[in-house]
Amino acid sequence: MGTFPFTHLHQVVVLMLSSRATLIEVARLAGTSKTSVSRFFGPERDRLSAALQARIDQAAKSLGYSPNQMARGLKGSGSRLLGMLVADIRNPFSVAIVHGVEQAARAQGYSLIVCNTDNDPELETRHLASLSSYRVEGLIVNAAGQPERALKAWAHNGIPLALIDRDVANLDAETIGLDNALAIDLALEHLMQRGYRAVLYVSEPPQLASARQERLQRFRQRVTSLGIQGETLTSLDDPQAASRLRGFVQRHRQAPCAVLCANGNATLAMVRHFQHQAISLGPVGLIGIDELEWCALVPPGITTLAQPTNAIGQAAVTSLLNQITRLTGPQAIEQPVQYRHAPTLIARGSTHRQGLQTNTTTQDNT
Amino acid sequence: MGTFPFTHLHQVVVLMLSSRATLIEVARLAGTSKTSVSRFFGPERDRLSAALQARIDQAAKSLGYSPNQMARGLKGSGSRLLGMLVADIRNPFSVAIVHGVEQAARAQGYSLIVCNTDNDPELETRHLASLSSYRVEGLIVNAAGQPERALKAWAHNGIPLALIDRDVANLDAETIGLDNALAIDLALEHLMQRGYRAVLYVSEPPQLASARQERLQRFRQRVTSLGIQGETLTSLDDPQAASRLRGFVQRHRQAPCAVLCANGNATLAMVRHFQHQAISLGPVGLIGIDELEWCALVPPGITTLAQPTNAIGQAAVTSLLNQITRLTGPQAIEQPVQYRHAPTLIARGSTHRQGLQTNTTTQDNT
DNA sequence: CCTTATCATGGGAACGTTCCCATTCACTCA
DNA sequence: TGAGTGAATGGGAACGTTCCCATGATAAGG
Repeated sequence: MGTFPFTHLHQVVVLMLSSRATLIEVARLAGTSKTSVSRFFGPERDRLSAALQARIDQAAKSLGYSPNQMARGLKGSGSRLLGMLVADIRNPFSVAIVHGVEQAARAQGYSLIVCNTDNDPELETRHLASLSSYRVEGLIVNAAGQPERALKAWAHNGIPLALIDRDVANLDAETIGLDNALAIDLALEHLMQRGYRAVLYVSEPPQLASARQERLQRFRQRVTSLGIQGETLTSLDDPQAASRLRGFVQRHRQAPCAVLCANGNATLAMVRHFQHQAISLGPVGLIGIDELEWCALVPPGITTLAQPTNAIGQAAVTSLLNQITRLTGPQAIEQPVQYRHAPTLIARGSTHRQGLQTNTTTQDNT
Repeated sequence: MGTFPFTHLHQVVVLMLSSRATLIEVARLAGTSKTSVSRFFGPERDRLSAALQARIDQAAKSLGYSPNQMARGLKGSGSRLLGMLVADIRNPFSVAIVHGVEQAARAQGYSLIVCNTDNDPELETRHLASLSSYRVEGLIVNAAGQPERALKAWAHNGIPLALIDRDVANLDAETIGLDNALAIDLALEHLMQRGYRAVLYVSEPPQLASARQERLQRFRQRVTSLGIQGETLTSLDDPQAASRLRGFVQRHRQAPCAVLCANGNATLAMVRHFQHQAISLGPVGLIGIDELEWCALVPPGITTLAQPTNAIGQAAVTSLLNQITRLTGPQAIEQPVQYRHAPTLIARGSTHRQGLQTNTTTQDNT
């Protein structure tokens, strides 16, 4: 200290210019070494005597010090950053997942960088590069669109990866999402119970997304085993979809029929078509996977299967953290990860053949 | 090189273990110095001869090198990171803003860390600390809820700040958002034109949010100057709101009346009440600020004033970047920032007194 | 032909941490 | 009493960059 007569002045200036205080400055003010201050802010705080802890605490507070994560990430311990790739951030389902992921990540002391790819593969590549350059310790991908070629390169980096809702061919990453088979089963069971005997299954093109394939396949399977009259429509493009719907309804004038939508987009499209073609909801049934804010508002209410988005997000983070500790060393206990999650049925008027207006909401979302 | 006989082997091992390649390794492989490689990846690439550029490019590619932002951020130039605080990420309006911000940030070479506070002040504080520790170069706040005390401390750090949609008292930060006065004017003008003569203004409590205050104040002002019969309701709490609505409609049996909702939440609540009380949309008018996905779906369609969310997000980023360059040095040219943004009217059946089913959509969203 | 400017390149000291090693000092135990 | 132990602390070398300052060349000017 004696060799540095302006120490105090220097600190004041630093404070005023608000160029953030450093570990060394805190150490100087507390009359100790940087090592001790570093320990104070890390997991080894207990190794310090109570007196020293108090001194450091006070010095840090008075300087407004907070550790620089950039520097932290550089030396040794990771960046404490998780990355997430989302195909369309304006899709409410994606947002709900992001919300779950963020909560779980925070609970584990991680921050999250969310990147929206807007279904653009080139943007996806750019985001991946950016995330990689920030040295995120893990990546969660919820890309409902294109096939991810860039992800393979990523996986080769050895950075933990968790996929939500879709597999990527030749990639041994963990996939977390809805229990698609169960969802279809629940939907069909509900429709049967309500007396519908013919079902039109509506989905976006299934080629690119494994979840869509699983749902479609299960539908085909069950339809035959349950003896339902099943039809499938795997495109939402307007002219075709509209006429298919019209034909389906016409054909089943005599027997009660219903539409089963594979996801929120399909539900949205179908509700529009019902309205344009003046088909009444209820007499012709409608049930959709994904619960959306407006489903209760469109009379007589749309029956849905809600995905447990928080649980899914949580599971993705857990999976990532397991992989991270697995890298560090196998001593840590792994949290169990649930890969297939059960949906919740929310029954409303759209699957009530008498066309009741009441919402028999069995809501139970966590 | 001669003193390091295992150089090549070392690199291979590094590559295999996928512990990321460094600047130095690239330099070694390209037979040059770290300075040159650094230049290659920075803004001084032109200073290198074509031959050297080619060699570095090849070496970097073959090692799969990408610069470590952590290290970059540590020395000199900033983190290239922007932070964003969102009060409720599941609010579609917030998401739309995030989307705009993210696009604009990316266009300027910045990445975005989005933090969801879930309207929890303590969480907000924690997020703020975390963002600060990552040394974000600027912060965008879209907190529709509590007053932000923690922000003042933040502002004292001298880190650029941009507020979306609400002022914070005693904080000289820039506020960006809707032109509230214009929005109210457009809404009232539309209602007048459609023949409504009494208007109930519905808003969440305005105490905490400056935007709500501005809208409410403008409504009161215009209502007297236009000679409309105006009433206001500043709570969405169910029993009270329901009876206020009932009373309002009853009272104006004779003259055509309408409800004006101050934001998406208010619109949602009012649509629910209309449905429960079997009030027909159209005969009793309904117009809301904020365009939501389902507004076209609820028959006969809800008339809204859409906020230009992309433009607002963009403006927030521009404002931040201006502040950042202002700190660096006043040589850079500032981009102009628009603080008040005009909404777009989307007219639908809910403001058609004859109760048409057609959606006279004047959509024009960018 | 010697100075001086310009260009292409490289060396080395930061940046703010963490973490592996000391070092000191007070005990305990034979 | 002297070795051994353990707890509390500090010194210094990384980590992967950037950036200031050399260092040689080559070119131009007198």
